[in-house]
Amino acid sequence: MKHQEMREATSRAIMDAFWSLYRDLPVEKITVKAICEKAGCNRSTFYEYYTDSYSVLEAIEEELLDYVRRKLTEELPASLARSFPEIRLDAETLAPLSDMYSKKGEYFSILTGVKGDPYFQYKYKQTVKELLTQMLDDPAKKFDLSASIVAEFTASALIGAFNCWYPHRDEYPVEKYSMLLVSLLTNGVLPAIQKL
Amino acid sequence: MKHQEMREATSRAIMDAFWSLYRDLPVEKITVKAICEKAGCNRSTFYEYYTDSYSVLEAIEEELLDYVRRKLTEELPASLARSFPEIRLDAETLAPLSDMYSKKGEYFSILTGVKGDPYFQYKYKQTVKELLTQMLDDPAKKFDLSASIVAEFTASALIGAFNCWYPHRDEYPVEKYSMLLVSLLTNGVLPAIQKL
DNA sequence: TTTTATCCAACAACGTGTCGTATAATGTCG
DNA sequence: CGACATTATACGACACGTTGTTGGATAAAA
Repeated sequence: MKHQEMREATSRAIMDAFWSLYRDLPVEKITVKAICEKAGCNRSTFYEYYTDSYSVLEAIEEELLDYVRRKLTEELPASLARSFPEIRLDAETLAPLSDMYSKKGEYFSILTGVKGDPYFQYKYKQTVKELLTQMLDDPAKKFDLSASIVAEFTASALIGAFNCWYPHRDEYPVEKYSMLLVSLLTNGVLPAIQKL
Repeated sequence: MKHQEMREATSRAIMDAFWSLYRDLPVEKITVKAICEKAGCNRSTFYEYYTDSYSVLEAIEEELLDYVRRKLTEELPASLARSFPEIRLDAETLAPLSDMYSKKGEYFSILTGVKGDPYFQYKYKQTVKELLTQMLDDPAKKFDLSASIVAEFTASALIGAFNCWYPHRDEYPVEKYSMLLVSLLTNGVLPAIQKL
């Protein structure tokens, strides 16, 4: 095996080992030793790749966020553009999102859950907010406080709703969930409550 | 000094020491040793009160949440009732909230910030959701998944928006903020974006 | 064969949590 | 009221586990 391949494989093994532990343990309980036992490498090798347990988490998060950025700032806007002239928030238009969640759902639900990482939430929200402000016609509005509040409102709401839905995704179909979200975004919360 | 007074004082000293460290350090970097040095007590004494650093954080959070619950489930509903018949979301009606944030703002901003505690966010959201579901006419809806999602959506949105607005509360009047929120809740996000 | 890079065993340092013990506060009886 | 017994609070010392590093062995690349 070539050096570069080997390095890739070891790094990946450490990431995977960390994640399998992170599923049921909070970060602070995950020791470098435990990661290495699972990854099948010496503990010293770990320090060739990462400085500590947290830097593994960060690497996982960055990888996920790259994926998210691609989905949210490339595929989704392209899909929305296809729904021109009006913005149709139907299943087809939102396909990039359902695709993202079906592939990476577990990562989101754990990272934004009760044992998750607030720093990830912050970075994730920033990404969502960037997308939202991109959709504004007037770029000057991006620095407007009202726009920031609306963006923060929306990003927080979307992330929270996902966390609530995701564990029940088998009994509550994604289409129904999407429609509920669309209704909440386009008509507001109060009408949705009355319709329940 | 009496036993009970002493116990109270030591416990408080440990909490304060922890918080002064937590201002600039993430939890995992806060050692029991450092807490005790600041609190001026022996490390063994620490374990008479708390099991580890995290349990100090939890105690601080619980104390704060007791305060939040009192504000949100007693003072705020009472204040809203006084604005009868219509719900006026003005500075006077929302006084319990601004009071809460002016007194405990630092706690919220740190606990819900990038180095904060996702578990606190969870408990805080639960409290807000309880308040929201209390306002529902039909108690049976409380156990409905759609209702849960809407509640989570709303609670997350409100907390996020508040955190975004609060640091700028001096330049952005509470009335304007309240009106924005009302618009977001009653008409949805999309109309609000177009209106910006 | 030389060079480069990955991998590993062993070491010292540190933080952790738990002992047994000393000291101070409270309760009880002469 | 004062001395002794009881309780509970604070502390020093210990054994243990984890950490991060260093120098050397092994295998791939030049």
